Amino acid sequence: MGTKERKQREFAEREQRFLDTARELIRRDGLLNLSMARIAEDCDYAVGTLYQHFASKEDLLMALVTEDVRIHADMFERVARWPATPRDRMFAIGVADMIFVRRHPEHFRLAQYAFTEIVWGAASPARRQALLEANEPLGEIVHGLVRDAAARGDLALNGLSPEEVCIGMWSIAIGMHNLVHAEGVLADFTARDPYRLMCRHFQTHLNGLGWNPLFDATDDAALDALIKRICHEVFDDLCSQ
Amino acid sequence: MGTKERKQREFAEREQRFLDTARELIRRDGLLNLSMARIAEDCDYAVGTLYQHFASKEDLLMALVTEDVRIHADMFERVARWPATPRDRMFAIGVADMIFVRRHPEHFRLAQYAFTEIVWGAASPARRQALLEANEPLGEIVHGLVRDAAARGDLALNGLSPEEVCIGMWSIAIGMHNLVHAEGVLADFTARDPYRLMCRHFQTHLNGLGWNPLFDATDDAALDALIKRICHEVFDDLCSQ
DNA sequence: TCATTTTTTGAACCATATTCATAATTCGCG
DNA sequence: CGCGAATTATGAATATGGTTCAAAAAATGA
Repeated sequence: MGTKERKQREFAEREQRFLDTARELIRRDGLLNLSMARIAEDCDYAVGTLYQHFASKEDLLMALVTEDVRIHADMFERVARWPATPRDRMFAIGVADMIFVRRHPEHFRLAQYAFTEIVWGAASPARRQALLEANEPLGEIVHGLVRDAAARGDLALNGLSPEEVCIGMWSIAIGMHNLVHAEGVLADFTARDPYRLMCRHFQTHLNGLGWNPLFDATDDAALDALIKRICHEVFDDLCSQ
Repeated sequence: MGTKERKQREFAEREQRFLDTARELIRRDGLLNLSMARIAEDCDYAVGTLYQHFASKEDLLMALVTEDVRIHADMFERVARWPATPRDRMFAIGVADMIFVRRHPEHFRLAQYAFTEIVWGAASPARRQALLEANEPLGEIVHGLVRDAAARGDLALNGLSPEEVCIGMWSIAIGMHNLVHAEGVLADFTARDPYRLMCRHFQTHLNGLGWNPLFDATDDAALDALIKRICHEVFDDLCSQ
């Protein structure tokens, strides 16, 4: 009796189709113009059918963000498995972020919107839960890196929990995404790639924490070499440049 | 002929009334439930009159954010005038941020929403312009601190522009605001005040930049003393605790 | 005082998210 | 197969709330 399974699979496939179509519409016409009717129409289904999958428009958006976060988490998993010092792996987390955002330019906008009071409040509890759960491994992996470093004696926690240590780097990454995406704010401060600058600040911050081995953040060539090495050894298939 | 002036003043007063009422409604019922009709009704005006002041709802929200940013900028001005080392003044910028957010708990949510593609795209160019202009002094002051430090030899730029140096700290602040406001994400990582942690990471980052005189970020007592001193010397009237 | 201009008004309009009664389809079983 | 029950899909109708604009009211000034 594979009927049940088949129906479930078809249902999941249709949901994926809705999500893919929504993504395409956002890419083409912007988040601003996304309409539920249009998604349904483009998939040749009635709006009511769309609502069998998503409790609301916010629900659908949150599902999109969750998809992205899972991909993001996969990248972090790779970093966790990469055989290198905790410091280099922590830096690789920053590089992962940089690559992820390049490959998913719409993600940050969407995520920013999703965590807005308005959208968060209007999504279904189940989706919220799913998003938080998808996020969990991200934190878990990074915290693990800090614990590894502390265990090896590379890093003194100095009274902070591993989570508290991470929050500094986490802020740098999220803050940079904000700045990059806030229209007109970053303006022309940075001729060079802002994410490369983020990587440099990452190193600066790790040095400030006294995380060994220290890295000369002012050595542009060394920084570029390390980034390139990480691209090659960890994200070979994802780095076009 | 003071008639013209009087009318202008009354128009400005009414606009302020609309803004204050909107703020109150947001505080009470949340951004989610803010409606233009309700704002007008609470001020005993017709919706059409409200639209004489604001081209759209987004326009009004952007005006609210701009008001907040001006207050924020005033705090930064105080820091700029504070007679202390550039390093301490740079740190005081972080403290200003902390105090500002405590006093304007709704601001960050609003600002986050305002810089969202959706809202930014739907506001009138004039309001966007005003918001960017209100933001300008913030950047200007912070960049000035970096230039001062570089001029005194406290800080080596190492090939970065003052703006690029600032972006690290700026990211930390904005990222922390994001984390604090993203429902459920920060969870229970930090028993202590997250903004105090931000201050600590600020010092860590400044140390990482090699910004003299270095500060022992692990010395909790010294950190609290410095924060208290800044509250006292710079923001005496704004610090209740 | 009254014609003209400016301002205010709020009902009508419009765009979309969401619902739900009805229709179509699928399922289980004799 | 056939048929009644259960499930699923449909899309017109509803609900909400931002926005407009023709008409009314108020202000101006000669």
